[in-house]
Amino acid sequence: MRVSNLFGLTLRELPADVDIASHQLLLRAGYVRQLAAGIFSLLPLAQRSMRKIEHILRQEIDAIGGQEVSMPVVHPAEIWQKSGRWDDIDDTMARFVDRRGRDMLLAMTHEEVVGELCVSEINSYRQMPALVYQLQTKFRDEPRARGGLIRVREFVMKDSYSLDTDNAGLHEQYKAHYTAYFRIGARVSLPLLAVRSDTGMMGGKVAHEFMYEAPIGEDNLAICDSCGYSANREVAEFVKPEAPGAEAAELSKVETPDAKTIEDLCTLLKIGPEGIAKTVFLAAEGGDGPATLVLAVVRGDMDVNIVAVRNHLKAADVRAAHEEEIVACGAVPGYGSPIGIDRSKAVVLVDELVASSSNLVLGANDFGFHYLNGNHGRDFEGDQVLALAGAFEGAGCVNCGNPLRMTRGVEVGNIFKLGTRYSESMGARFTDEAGQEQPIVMGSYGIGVGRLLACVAEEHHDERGLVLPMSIAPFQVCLVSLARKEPAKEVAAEIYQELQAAGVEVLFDDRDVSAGIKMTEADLRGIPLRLVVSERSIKNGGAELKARTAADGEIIPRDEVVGTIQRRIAEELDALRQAADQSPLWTEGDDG
RNA sequence: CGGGGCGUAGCUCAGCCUGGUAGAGCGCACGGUUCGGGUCCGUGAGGCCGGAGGUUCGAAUCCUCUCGCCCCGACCA
Repeated sequence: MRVSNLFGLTLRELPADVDIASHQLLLRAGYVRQLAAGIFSLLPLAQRSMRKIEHILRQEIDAIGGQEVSMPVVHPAEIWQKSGRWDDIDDTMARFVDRRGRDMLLAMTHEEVVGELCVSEINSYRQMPALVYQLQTKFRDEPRARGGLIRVREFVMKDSYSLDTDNAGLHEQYKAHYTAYFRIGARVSLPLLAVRSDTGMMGGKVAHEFMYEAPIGEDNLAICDSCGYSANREVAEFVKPEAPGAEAAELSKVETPDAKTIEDLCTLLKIGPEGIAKTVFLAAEGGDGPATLVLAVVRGDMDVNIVAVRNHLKAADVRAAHEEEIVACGAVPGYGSPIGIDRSKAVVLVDELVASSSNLVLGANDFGFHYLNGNHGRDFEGDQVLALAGAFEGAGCVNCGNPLRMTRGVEVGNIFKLGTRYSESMGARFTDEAGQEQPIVMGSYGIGVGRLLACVAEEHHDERGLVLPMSIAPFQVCLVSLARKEPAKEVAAEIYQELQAAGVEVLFDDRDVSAGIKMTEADLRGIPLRLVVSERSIKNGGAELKARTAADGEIIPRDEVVGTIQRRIAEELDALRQAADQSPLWTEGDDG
């Protein structure tokens, strides 16, 4: 490809409202353009990179037995009604009515279609294990898209679906994906971390997310650097500190004007946040009825883990309660607690540490007042005592007791053991060896292709632009001609022909613009190798080859140019493959 | 969905408070200049000031509504 023909411009200046490095660079370098919130066009550079990523994904999933299929983006509502998700999922699902009045939707994921295919294609245990996958568009109308390609509404996902006769078979495919995902990360030079995760709306029991650790990440992760325990904060376990034992003192009500926050209370009462029981008002939704008010009580120095609440209550959704909902049970916002509220109108969940602590400060449900010396079991009682608090920096690792580190990550991929969640609802059954009908045991495994590219851009860039790995760069080498006249111009054109003939993916900057522009743009685009041909380079003996990551280039003799470049490309690709071969194997318990 | 911000030329922005003939830089076209890190000079094209309504002799500017985009939070199969 000649730069003079390349569709898509580089930008000198950025749209003002872009603040993530990967997004800035992908825009500036002419990879992507935004059409609407969370909806992007891929220009040729990005499309070429995406094709390469997709190729790697195909190779790795094929290697664990995958067969590629392609399932529709538009689904009839019926199959989602069958699985139950038509009603469970909120406006994140884009729905429409076709001309015949039939309810339709845009696919968010494809478990339902796989289920339908199983009904029609799988009859016998002899047909399993099986693994199908696709690279297909998903649409999720997120309430808020952000971060450029990191969180979008329309995106291509590699999604695979394993089909097995039993849990042991599922576990084998789960393990295979676990390693394949690390291999994929290695091949695109993106460090990944597998963390235990919530199963959320996907259902099922066991799940891991593959995270790229980065400050721009939207997920909070708890990592133990000592033993390797890692989990999404939503499901992270940790060892609670011991509650200081103390004789229960008498409950007393004190005036605490303008002390609506934990911080205010600490200052006013001269205590630490660990002496306070914090009550968080939540609303659990699910089904058609009104939301259930939930009082979640944790110690003042900790946060409520919303996912723990959702999972405990089996609610479809848990959100912060509105003021009217709080007042309805007799509680006073800012001075709230379970003491004295109408218990018939609320569910009270208490963290186990609060339950074992004594003499805590709680809201008095009276404007401007708190109680001192509140004790669980005497002054208030939860409908349920459970692990409600989310992990925090320095909390004890549940495995080894060492302090956990909290960090942020971008979820690049995930793997779920679905079990029979979909096969049962969709009626996807097979006949086993004993002639009995059984539900198929499923797993589902996703990787966001565009998000992967964005993460690689985030990981690999410098002040001059992108620095893409050889495996997914849109071109392997950028041939920059700084030749002003013949014969140097002809030499550049010849080298371009030779590289192309040798199968090298080369971007030829043949434009009649200043050297500075060509160099700056070559750096910005992040192409791994740069070959400069000019009067000067020819006088010096050939062409100058420089890696994007190197400070200086070297002169390559004219007749060794193609061979040298081919060798460099092969070396870099080999290094990435070798890194992939070092990928971790599953080490956790056999049942996950 | 709650809070905040922004919509003016292809891009980045000024002008708005205090209403009176729509601006700059970059990019683009043309001419010259320069030639190994976004050269320099000149000429030119390019805008229904997001949309609708209102106030006014007169609206980019003031008011109302609306649409879009961004950020924080909530949410996220």
